[in-house]
Amino acid sequence: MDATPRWLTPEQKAAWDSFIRMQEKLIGRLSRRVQADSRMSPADYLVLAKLTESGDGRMRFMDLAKLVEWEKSRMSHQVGRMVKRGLVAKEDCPDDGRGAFVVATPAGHEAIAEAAPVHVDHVRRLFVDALTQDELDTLARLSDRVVAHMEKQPD
Amino acid sequence: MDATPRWLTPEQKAAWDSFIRMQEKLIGRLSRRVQADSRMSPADYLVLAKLTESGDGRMRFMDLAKLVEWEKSRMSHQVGRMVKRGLVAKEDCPDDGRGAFVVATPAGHEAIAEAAPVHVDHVRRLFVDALTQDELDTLARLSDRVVAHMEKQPD
DNA sequence: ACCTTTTGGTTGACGCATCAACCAAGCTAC
DNA sequence: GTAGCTTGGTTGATGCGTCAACCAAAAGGT
Repeated sequence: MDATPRWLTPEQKAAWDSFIRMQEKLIGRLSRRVQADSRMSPADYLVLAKLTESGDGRMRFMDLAKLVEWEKSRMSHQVGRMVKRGLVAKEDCPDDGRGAFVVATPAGHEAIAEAAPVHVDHVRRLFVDALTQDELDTLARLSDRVVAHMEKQPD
Repeated sequence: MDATPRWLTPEQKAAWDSFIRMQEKLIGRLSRRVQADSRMSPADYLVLAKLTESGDGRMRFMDLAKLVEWEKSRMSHQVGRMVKRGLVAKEDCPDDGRGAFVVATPAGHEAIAEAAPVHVDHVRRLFVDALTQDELDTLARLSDRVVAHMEKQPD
């Protein structure tokens, strides 16, 4: 016989389906909102947020990639597009010949400053307000557990 | 003064960050796995699953779109790609001149039959096994609440 | 009958994510 | 010093999701 059953139990499947549905609806709606309100993609938002949070709005390419847990290719494409839109600039790194810094431009700072409160409002409206603080804590705990569990798993 | 505070409380932000992180890691990993194991995208998987679950592997285009909560454009592109890969076919509908059916081809049936158990294993391994059934139930309840709350919200 | 709206579906352009291949600079060890 | 690995980063192809515009058939109203 199989080491693991072939299918999920009905209760397990119900939980999975509920979670997936919520997640898709929430993320979808949120990213359409951020796009509509600010002409930025969620990726733009994330990158600018991390960049400006961290002191002087200037970070090593790979540090940034690790911070948001992206692979370098994704970051490279993303930064490329953002450069084209004037949100960030690249500077090369004096101590490492191959390295690069990513720097938020004034336009980038402006964009994130304008977008952040609106984004937070949507997060609150769609997600935070749906649950009590206790429930939010519970959800955070469960999320952390899932992440910890995944990190132990191969791939 | 503002009706709503400009930022989230630290506890709210912590919950949001945990959830987002988990969600991204989980969905990302899962969709890379399904792609690697079965040469299908998660979208392919979903469409074929719904199509073959529902009786004879044949469904009206819009019914299918509503079932998975996609807009028609997305479904149209998706079905187009799947036709090209031989997973489904389109047939026109006799009673409605503009309508179309989407039908799973034999190759489509085969593909989903092969992919489903592997997919379920990954869901179990990465998600279900991380939590107890009680916790899964809790998560499902909270997810449903968030969805219900979103459905009351504009946009 | 005619006109309008709704429904069913396609299309094209664009931005984003992934994969694989690649290149150059630095590091290690011999 | 030089061979080989690792790290930092780019590039191009391909598939996916969104938006907006569009078309045709079907309903509904008068």
